[in-house]
Amino acid sequence: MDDATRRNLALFPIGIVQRLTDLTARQIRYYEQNELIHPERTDGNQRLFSFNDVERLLEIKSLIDKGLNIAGIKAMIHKNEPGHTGAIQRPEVTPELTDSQLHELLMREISEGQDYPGVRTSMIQGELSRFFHKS
DNA sequence: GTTCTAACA
DNA sequence: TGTTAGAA
Repeated sequence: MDDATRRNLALFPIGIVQRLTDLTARQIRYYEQNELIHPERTDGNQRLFSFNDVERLLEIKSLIDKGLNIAGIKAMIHKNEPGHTGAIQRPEVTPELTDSQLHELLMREISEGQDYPGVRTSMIQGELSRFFHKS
C-alpha cells in the first residue's frame, strides 16, 4: 500500500477531526455542504475523514482566519499552486486595477500574508466577493 | 455515548 | 456560527 492510498483512507469520525482541527462539528459539516471537503460515509451515514481531509480542513481554517469566504476558499483550493514564482508586477499606487491584476494581487496577499503598498489586506474580503460572487 | 439533519427565542 | 430537537 502506497503513501497516497494510506493518506486517503477514511479513518476517523467527526469527533476526532473536531479535536484535530479545532473546528466545530457545525463548521466541518458546513464546509462539506459547500464542497470544500468530501468525507466518505459508512455505517449509518456517518462521516469518515482521511488524513487528507484533515489537512484540507486545517488549510481551510487558516484561510478563514485570513478573512476569506467560502467562495474565495474554493478558488484557493482549486488553484492549489501556492507560491507564484514571481512573474507578477504589482501596480504601484493604482486606484483602478483590472480584475485580472486585482485577482493576482489578492492571491499573492492570501498566500504570502503580506501587504503591498497602497493595498490594504482589509479589502480582501470585499474585493474577493466581487470576484467569486457574493453569498 | 456519538453523529445526523434541519431549523431558529 | 451557535445551538437544539428528535432520530439513528
